[in-house]
Amino acid sequence: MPTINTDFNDKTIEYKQLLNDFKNLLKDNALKFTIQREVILQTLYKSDEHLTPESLHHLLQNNFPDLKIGIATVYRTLALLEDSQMVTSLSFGAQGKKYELGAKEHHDHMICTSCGDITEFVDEEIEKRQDSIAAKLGFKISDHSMQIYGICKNCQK
Amino acid sequence: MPTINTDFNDKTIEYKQLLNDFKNLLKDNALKFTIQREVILQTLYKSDEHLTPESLHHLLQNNFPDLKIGIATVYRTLALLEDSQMVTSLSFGAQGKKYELGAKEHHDHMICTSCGDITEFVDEEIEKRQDSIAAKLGFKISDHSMQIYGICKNCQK
DNA sequence: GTCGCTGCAAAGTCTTTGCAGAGAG
DNA sequence: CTCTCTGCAAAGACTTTGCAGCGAC
Repeated sequence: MPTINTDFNDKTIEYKQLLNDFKNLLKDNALKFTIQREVILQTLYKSDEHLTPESLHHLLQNNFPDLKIGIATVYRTLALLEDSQMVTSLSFGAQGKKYELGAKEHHDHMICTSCGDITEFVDEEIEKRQDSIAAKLGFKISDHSMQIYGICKNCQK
Repeated sequence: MPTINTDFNDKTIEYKQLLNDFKNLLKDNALKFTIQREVILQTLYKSDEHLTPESLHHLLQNNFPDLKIGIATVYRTLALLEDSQMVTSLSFGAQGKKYELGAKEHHDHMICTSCGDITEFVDEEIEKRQDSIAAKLGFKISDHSMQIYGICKNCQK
């Protein structure tokens, strides 16, 4: 039985729910709940960023040095989580994918090409339009990403 | 001096303009106009699809078997064209990038994470909203990109 | 002629797979 | 106990790089 210290603050309940979903997913597919899978889920949960398999692996090595989790396990677990729609992967310009928990709140980015500052935003109207365009084409959205590039207020001075 | 048969139909003028831009780009950077670079540009121009380096290479081998263009040249030329903003690359779910000529009319992409198929679309409403969000934040837009990821109609079956 | 370009093959990256031992159920 | 998981290392897939000869300018 895998056991790790899960000393979260106020978010503990949310995480427990997530963990429970994961356990059910595993049970339903006759898969095993291992400590490696648990810490990977937990690390994804704790991270505010989109993680590459490599950066996730580094986090795991730093935070759980005793487990000696292999990169292959990271890839295998991410593939499992993605298949089960628990995480979403995004490909940005560079090579490789980035992963994030599917449960997180969505937002888009406005990026200043002068100072590099990034502003997050959400626009309900755009979200609605996206859904309706997708629906029209019979497309089932799993995620989207939008970046607006330009010069921010400060840099225009 | 590179020379290939450019027997287009009504689009010849548009292509000549593009080719001219390319030649100027090369000249400005003291780079050379080679037949390999010309046929790569032409093949991208003729193609209606988003091409991977590999699929582009196949097209080149079929259409210009005498040139024996190497895959390395394809990669190098695509990198050159992308740096110069003449082509745009997209990363989708699977591994690898797909390229398209940047000169084409602006559009966004809807990408199937199952089969990799890409549908282009433009929505005036979204474009307007982007402008208005940016204006509200005092942000001066230079460019934007938007990708919607999901499962296409076919792959849902 | 000069110096960048090309094809080839070798070297890098990133990701997946085979396998024998470890461990969850 | 059984059968999946894991870490390791080897194998794959995709991309980049080094080099000697070729070719645009």
